[in-house]
This record gives sequence, C-alpha cells and structure tokens, in this order.
Amino acid sequence: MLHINKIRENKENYIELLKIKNIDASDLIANAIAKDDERKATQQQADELLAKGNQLAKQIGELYKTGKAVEANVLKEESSAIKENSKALQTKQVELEKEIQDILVQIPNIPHPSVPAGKSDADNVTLKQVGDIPVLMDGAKPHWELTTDYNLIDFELGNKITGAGFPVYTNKGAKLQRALIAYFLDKNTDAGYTEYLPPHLVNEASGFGTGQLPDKEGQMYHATEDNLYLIPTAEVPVTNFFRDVIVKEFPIKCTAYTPCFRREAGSYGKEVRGLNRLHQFDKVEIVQIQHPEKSYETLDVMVQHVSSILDELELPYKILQLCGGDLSFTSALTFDFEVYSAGQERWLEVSSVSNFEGYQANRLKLRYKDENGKTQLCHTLNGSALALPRIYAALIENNQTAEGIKIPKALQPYTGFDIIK
RNA sequence: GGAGAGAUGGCAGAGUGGUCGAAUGCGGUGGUCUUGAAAACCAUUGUACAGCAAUGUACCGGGGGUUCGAAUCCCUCUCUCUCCGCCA
Repeated sequence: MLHINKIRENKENYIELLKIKNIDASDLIANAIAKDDERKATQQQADELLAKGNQLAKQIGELYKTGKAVEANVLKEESSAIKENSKALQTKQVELEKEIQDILVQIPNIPHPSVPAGKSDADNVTLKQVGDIPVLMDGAKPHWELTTDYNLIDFELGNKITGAGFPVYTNKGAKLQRALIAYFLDKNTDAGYTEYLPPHLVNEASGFGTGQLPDKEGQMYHATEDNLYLIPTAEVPVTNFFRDVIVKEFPIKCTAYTPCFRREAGSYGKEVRGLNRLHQFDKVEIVQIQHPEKSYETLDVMVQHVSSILDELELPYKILQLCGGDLSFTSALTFDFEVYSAGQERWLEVSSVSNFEGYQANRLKLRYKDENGKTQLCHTLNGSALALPRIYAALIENNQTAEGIKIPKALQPYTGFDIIK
C-alpha cells in the first residue's frame, strides 16, 4: 500500500510511472486525495470539539468539588451536545479513513523508472543468459518419466492420499530433495542470512500484513475451524516477524525453508505436468529489510547471490527483468530467473527477486528512525533461493545419461551419492 | 476438552471514575566525572493524525456501552499463562 502523503507529493510522477504497469491511476489518486482532504477537515472540526469537551469535563469536575452543582448541570448540557456532534464527526472520519484505505489498496506499487514497458511476459527483457544448453542423448526424457523410471517420485501415491499436485518423494528422490534444501540454506547462511524455521500456518493478521488478504484469499488453503492459513511462501511468516517493528540496524537478512501451499485454481496440460506446478512444494526464501537508500544495491547483491547458486549447480539460466505488465502488484522491480529444462526443452521460472520499496512496509508498519528522529518506512526485498521442484526437474533432465542421473559436484556432499542409477 | 488467572510504554511493573499519556525500576540516548571504561550523578526517552508553529486530538489487547468525565465500571471478541485431561 502506498502512503497517501507520498502520493500527494509525487502525484503526476506516480501517474506517469504507473502507465508502465499499463494502469491509469489518475482517477483513483484524485479520489484518494480528495477524500483525504475531507478527512483532514473533518479531523480538525472533531479535534476542536473534543478539546472543548475535555475542557468542560474538567470544569464540571471542579464545580462539583466546590459544591456548585447547579452551575455544573448547566455545563453538563452543553457537554452532551458537544459529545453528540463530535461523535458524528468521528464516525465520519473513520468512514473516510476506510474509504481512503479501500482506494489505496487498489493502487499497485510504483514501478522503478528502469522498468521496461510491456503487456505480458513476452515483453520481459533478457538481461543475460549463462551456461550452455545441454545436448542430451537420444531418447532423453522429461522429468515426469525419469522420476518414475528411477523411482524418485510417486505422483500416483500422492493422488491417492491427497490429490493431484501433492507428490510423494521416495528413496534417492527424497534424499535429493533434502539435499537441495540443506544446500540452499547453507549457501544463504554463508552469505550472512539468519536461518529461521517458521510455522507453516499463519493467522489472519499475517495474511493482511503481506497482502494475501483480503484480495488473494482463494490462493491460500484456509483452516476455517481455527481461522489459520497455510502459507503460500515463507515470505508470509518471515516478513510478518517485522510487523509493527521499528528497526534499529540495517540490513536484516533472513532465510527460511518451508513447504509452500497454493491452491492455484485453473491451469491445465503440459505446462503443469509433473513438478512444473504443484499445490505443495518446497522453497527456500531470502528476505531482506533495508534502508531505502541501499535497497537497489541490495537487490543487485541478491541477484548475484541467486546466480552464484545456479552457477554451482551447473544449470543454464536466464535473468529477466520483468516488464511493467508482468510485474506483480506489490513490486517496484523484479528479476526472474529461469533455468533450462532440457528434457522438456523449456525455460522454467525458479526464482523471482524483488524490491518492494516501502509498499509492504507501509502495510506492515515496518519503520526506522532517520537522522532527525522521524519514523520512515523501511524497504523490503525478497527472493527465492531457491524454489525446489523446477530446479529438481531441470537437474534430473539435464544430467540424465546412459549410466544414470549425475549429481552436480556442489550437491554431492549433501546427497552422499554422485549418480542415481 | 475442563477449571482458573491475566493482557498497561522497548522490558518489568504500579495504577480500580477527574489531579493519568500514565508512578517506579531496568534498558536506550545525551551530558558531568575519568587517560579510557565501569560505577555514580544529571537530563532525556511511545506512536499516529491535524497544524507553519504554539499546540490540539486519539491510543493502557480489539470492538461496543454506561458517564459531564473511563486504563479504571459493564458487555463482547481475541490472545496469553497456570492446573487437570489427551497426546508426539
């Protein structure tokens, strides 16, 4: 959510920049400012009345104490009238505040000026491509066949006990998954991130804090009996650690492994086959809270960090800068990572690294004190480092050989084996 | 699941109708002292909104009510803790 004062200060600029996201926000913004003007006026009137009321109450107290009950009763009547008026004004103020909020949540984050225009993912800009596209042997297979052939994942068993999109990992397939989690966490903690293992269910307030609620309610599994939500990403619990916090020192760096639960209604076919899209999947997330002046520098460092992991895993990958049309509602600037999955001959998104600037922080009330002692919004950033299933798919597809599936060197200390036969 | 207790500033903890945005202690910040540090002492130390400012208003878990006046009384919701039960 954007801050109304920031909108006031940068009105024209914001409207221009939002065009990059293909959004004409001029009506929303004008409306928000008009309502806010009204809110200010209402508050001034209300404050004045309340001040008068407070004063009267004090006088009445004094009069009673000195035994002047008659005079007190006169003032009482005046006080009652004031009370009624001020109450009406306060109600109006609360209503206005809600209306303003309702408008503000409809305005997406302002994209960074460097964000290229564009309508869809087709307009994203490839910044660089690293690694060679592997040339596989004849008869190379997609991962959903390999996982069956080598007895790594039992999709059928998952269907039986839960449903589609809930795979069961077995044998070396399970070990490989565990190895990837441990490896990613180690890479992140080595880079200075503090490891957390958060709850996998969160309350309603946390859903609001990171913006899943109220809009994207359908994306999350909801345990209605206890009104808790299964997390769609570790970003939700981890970012909410810092809800209502005034930060003393920058940066704050967190990493967490969690399963992620997504209802993901409506998508079919080859795109979502096998591991490509799941209702439950594992992900290791990195989150940073940073001073506004340093957040873009940090974004670059985070991109570097994710790159280094993919380098070590010897996976060919592309870094894309998302165009305005593909940028998420809350993001100001996002880089996507896609790895090449040779068995499917497709690029698969495995990480998304974003700077949300103060957009999340405003909703979270995540702030710091500047050199003048004024509270300011922190900037928040996050990224996947990394999402498991598609990495897993690319790893086994790209490394399939006549002898078996080879494990990259970096991962071998974690798997304890160098080939799956 | 049953019974009980509680929720106050960064933390601990007082406050049961006006003198309370709130005692006191700890912590934080600034200063005095010191070669430096510690100790001691002095000062300062919540957030938001409105206002150029002076200042005003709101906030003592959330919401509602009683009252001229509520941290304090009433209703309601949420959460936490303790004991019992169940259980990895």
